[in-house]
Amino acid sequence: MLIGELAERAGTSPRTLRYYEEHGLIHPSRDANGYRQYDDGELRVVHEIRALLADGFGVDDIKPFVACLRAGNSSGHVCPDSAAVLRRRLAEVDGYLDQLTAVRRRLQTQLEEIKCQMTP
Amino acid sequence: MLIGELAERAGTSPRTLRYYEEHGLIHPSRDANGYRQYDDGELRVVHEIRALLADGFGVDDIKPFVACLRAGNSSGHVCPDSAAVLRRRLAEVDGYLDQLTAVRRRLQTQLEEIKCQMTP
DNA sequence: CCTTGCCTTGACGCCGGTGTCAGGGCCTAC
DNA sequence: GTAGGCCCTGACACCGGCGTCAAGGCAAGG
Repeated sequence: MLIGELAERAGTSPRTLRYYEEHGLIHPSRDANGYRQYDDGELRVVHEIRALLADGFGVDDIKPFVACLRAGNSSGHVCPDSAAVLRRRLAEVDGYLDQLTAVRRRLQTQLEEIKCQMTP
Repeated sequence: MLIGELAERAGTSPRTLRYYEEHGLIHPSRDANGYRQYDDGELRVVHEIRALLADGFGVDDIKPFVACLRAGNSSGHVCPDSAAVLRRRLAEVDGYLDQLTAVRRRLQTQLEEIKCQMTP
């Protein structure tokens, strides 16, 4: 499978797949003419990558998940390294949630102050 | 008051104050030698700007708040334009909260799957 | 042969608030 | 006169995932 086909099947672009490769997430072989050649299993990997990116992981965080998948596991997050990244990201998300919640509270307070001033 | 003094009093840097000016948030006068001259009221304005930035507003969003303050209001968010921006930002924050909450749920689910596999 | 359509590498752009460096002017104190 | 500390403008760097353009190779069909 060439890069264009994999990109289309994964719902993304060739540029994006080359970017993943550049960052060590996928390692396609090459045809005699230099074209990247992907086997069907890579589709699964790319889907995993994109799911993790959508959950806010960075490309470097994703490496252990891909390695875990390639090691034959049914999902990429059952390995110790992946689990560590998962826990780190969970803590990070919790931090963001706290910050956003605080912001939300301030915004709401300010909006209520306005309403009070409208009927003094 | 020169830019360095205002920066220090506001807990920021001259570079940052010039950036705010470049984006229309503050309009200092100039000394004969070209130095920016700030009066004491600007300290309040800069504090307002920084509080709004910390709550995730962009510099363009902040303009109505500054205008509101300059119009003599006790706080920058009591004017209709500011209130509109506040509501927009609140909706945005709610959106982010929803997304982050969904991500958090997925992360937790995956971590629990791991625990289950550890004691099969 | 020529077009078309895929592929290749390389490189810049984006976004946004700020740090930081370059190159130069003003002012005060010694 | 000169050293030091403030000020000025202008411009590049950052971060990260990807769009997009450039310039060119390869394959197949007319």
